This record gives sequence, structure tokens and C-alpha cells, in this order.
Amino acid sequence: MSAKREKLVETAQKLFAREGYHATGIDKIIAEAGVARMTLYKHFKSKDELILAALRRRDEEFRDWLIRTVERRSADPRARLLAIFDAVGEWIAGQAFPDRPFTGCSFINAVAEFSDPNHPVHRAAAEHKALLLDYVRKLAEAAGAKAPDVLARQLLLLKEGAIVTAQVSSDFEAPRNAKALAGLLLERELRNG
Amino acid sequence: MSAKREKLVETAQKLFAREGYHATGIDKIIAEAGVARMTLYKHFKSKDELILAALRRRDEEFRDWLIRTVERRSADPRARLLAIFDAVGEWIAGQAFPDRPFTGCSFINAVAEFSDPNHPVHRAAAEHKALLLDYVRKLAEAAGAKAPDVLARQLLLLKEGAIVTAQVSSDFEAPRNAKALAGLLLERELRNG
DNA sequence: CGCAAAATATATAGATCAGTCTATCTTTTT
DNA sequence: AAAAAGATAGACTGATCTATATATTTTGCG
Repeated sequence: MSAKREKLVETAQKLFAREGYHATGIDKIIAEAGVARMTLYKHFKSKDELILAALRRRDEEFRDWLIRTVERRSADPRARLLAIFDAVGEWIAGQAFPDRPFTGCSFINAVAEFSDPNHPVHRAAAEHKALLLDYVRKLAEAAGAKAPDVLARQLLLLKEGAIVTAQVSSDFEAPRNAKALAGLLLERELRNG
Repeated sequence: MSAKREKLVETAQKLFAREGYHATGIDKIIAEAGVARMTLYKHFKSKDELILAALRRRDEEFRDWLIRTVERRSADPRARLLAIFDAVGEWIAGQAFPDRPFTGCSFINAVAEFSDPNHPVHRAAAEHKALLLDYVRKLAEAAGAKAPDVLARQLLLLKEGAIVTAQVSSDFEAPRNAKALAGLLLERELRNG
């Protein structure tokens, strides 16, 4: 009976991405999911809980996809750091999740609507970024960076910049520009391997 | 008698920044502004028009402040390109607009809630970024960049990355990391400056 | 002062919001 | 087959939403 729950979270994720969190009503979610209203409130105490579930699902989906895509491209840590930007480029171009149009990062968008850093939704977004940082930092360490933490933060900053630039300005070259900058950074940072 | 109108736009801008666009109701805006409901609808045809007015106001306010701050710091175009990141750092730290806490970029946040690129709100956000690009591109040209457009886009991408990273992850070092990367980029790009 | 424009309060419409309740239906277990 | 348990649809609450209508008061200004 968790099939209904899964359908709810999947539908919510899609609608939240397309319309926003506050603008998406419960009615629309249950209609699109083909699920009874009470079924939703049996599985989730409130709309906020459903938002959190949708973000948790998206966190797993996105990180799984990113890591899989990056690691498929190369076994070399340095190349993998660069491959992040190829992956982001594919996502922005709509190739990563074909059924869903690119509407920016669900977590950035969530924070735009939940500005209080102590709100669970905001915290969930920050947690997603922290998990990405963990992964990139490990790659940076494996690549032999002297300051892997700073390097990882700078690379992720480039990634966020590319996402937001593509989203706001419909500039789909942004990932390329970010990758060029990342290459420059890696050249400087990993000069002695 | 546009004092009421001005008060409305100012109040709306502040509330939209704090609570979001959909989550901020007309009632709250008129209450906070101390203005009658009909006064709002005499000046603006709809809530969307008020959002647009608030974004226009923010566009002018932010660009004025940024350009003023950057140009006060130095007369050298290259130094001015770097000074952008000092200014962003001040903004994020809350020193630029002391009465309003940092809640990210109003235009990025707007696009998060209005994902359709043809929606007037989305377009207004894109226009703001285009105007910033014009300014930075001119600085890049004055600095003698070989590819001023690409350079300007990369610098702005760093700026967006810093803003979003600070907003989502409460990482107030982000502007410093962005500036370091910008320095690296300028070193490469203006070697024969 | 007097007039016109602007702003006011209040009532209202008609949707929609999140969330609850109930009565019906389906499924499972005995 | 009967009873118990769980899921369903749909009505409903009370609040809130944007927007409009109306009638009154305030304001700006010659």
C-alpha cells in the first residue's frame, strides 16, 4: 500500500518543480496522482511533510543520477570533477530527466520560498547541498588537491551559478562557461598532481 | 500623491523578499503599508503588476547600489571587476541594505516561483540580469579583455553562485571563494591587459 | 473657500486553501 | 460466509485568496 504514497511523492515533486511550492495546492496533487485526499493525510501529517518527502526523493534521485553519470564518464578523479559540468549541462538541456522540463534546482527554488534557515524545508535543501559537497570534496581529495574543501566549494559554486544562470536567463551555454572556469581552477590547484 | 504608491511598492518589495511572492497576500501588504485596498488596485491592475513594480524598483535600487559601490572602490576596470565580489560580500553580510535581511536575489527567487520564461515576472528577472551583464561587459571591455562577453558571463556566473551558496547553505565565505576564482580568471584573461 | 481628485472603510464575490469528518466500499482474516 | 480493518470519495469547515463595487471622507490646490 506504499504504492499510493510513492505516486503521491512523485506527483508532488513534479508539480512543485513546475509551479512552485506555495502555488501548488493539495487538490491538484491528489487529482494528478489519482489518490484520495484522506490517503494523503494518512501518509503525511501536513503539506510541509509532503514537501519534505518530495525533497528527500529528489535528493536521492539527483545525487544518484549525478554520481552515476560522473563515474560513468571517467575513473580519474580530476576528470570526474570536470564531468560534473557535463552532467549539469545534460540536465539543463533536458536530457537527464526527459519527462520533466528543466526548472532549476528544486532545492534552490525551495529556499526561495522558505527563507527561514531553521525551517525544515530550508534545512533539507542545505542538507542536500552538504551531501553534494561531501561527494565533491572526496573527489578533490582523490585528485590530490591541497585544499580539497575550498576546491570542492568553488566547484559547487560554479555549478550553482551555471544552474541559476541557465534558469533565469535561459542561457544554456552557462554550464560550458562554468566548466571552462573549473578547468582553469583545476589546472591551478592540481599543478603538482 | 504617488507617496502611497511608493509606500506600497516599497512594502511589497520587502514582504516579497521575506516571505515569497505567492505566500505574501494583498491583505498583508496593504496592512503593512497602511493603505486602503482600493488604493492598491487604483495604482496596479493586479498583484502581478505590483510584483513587477517591486522588481523594477529592486532592479534600480540594486544596480545603482552595486555600480556606486564598485566605482567608489577603484577607478581601474580590472579592480572594479574584482570589487563586484567585495560588494556582493557586503550585501550578503547585511551591510548593503541594513533594514532588510539577506534572503538571496529577488530575481532568482522570482524565477523560482514563475518558471515560465514568457511570464512577465520571469522576463523582468532575465532583464535585470541582462542589464547587469551589459555593465560588467563594459568593464571587461575597458579592462582590455579579448573576449569581454564570455568574461562578463563567467564573472556573473560566479556572482550568482556566491549568492545562491550563501542563501542555501548559509555559507558567508562564498563571495570570497568566488572572488578568488574571479582573480584567477582575470589573471588568465588579462595577462596582456 | 470650494472643487476635484485621491484615499478611505466596508461589503462582497467567487475561488481556493489546508485539513477534517463521515459514510461507503473493498479487502483481508477468521 | 461473516466480521473486522483499511481505503475510498465527497461533503464540509473556516480561513484566506484576489479582485470589485459602493459610498464616504480626506486631501491637494487654485
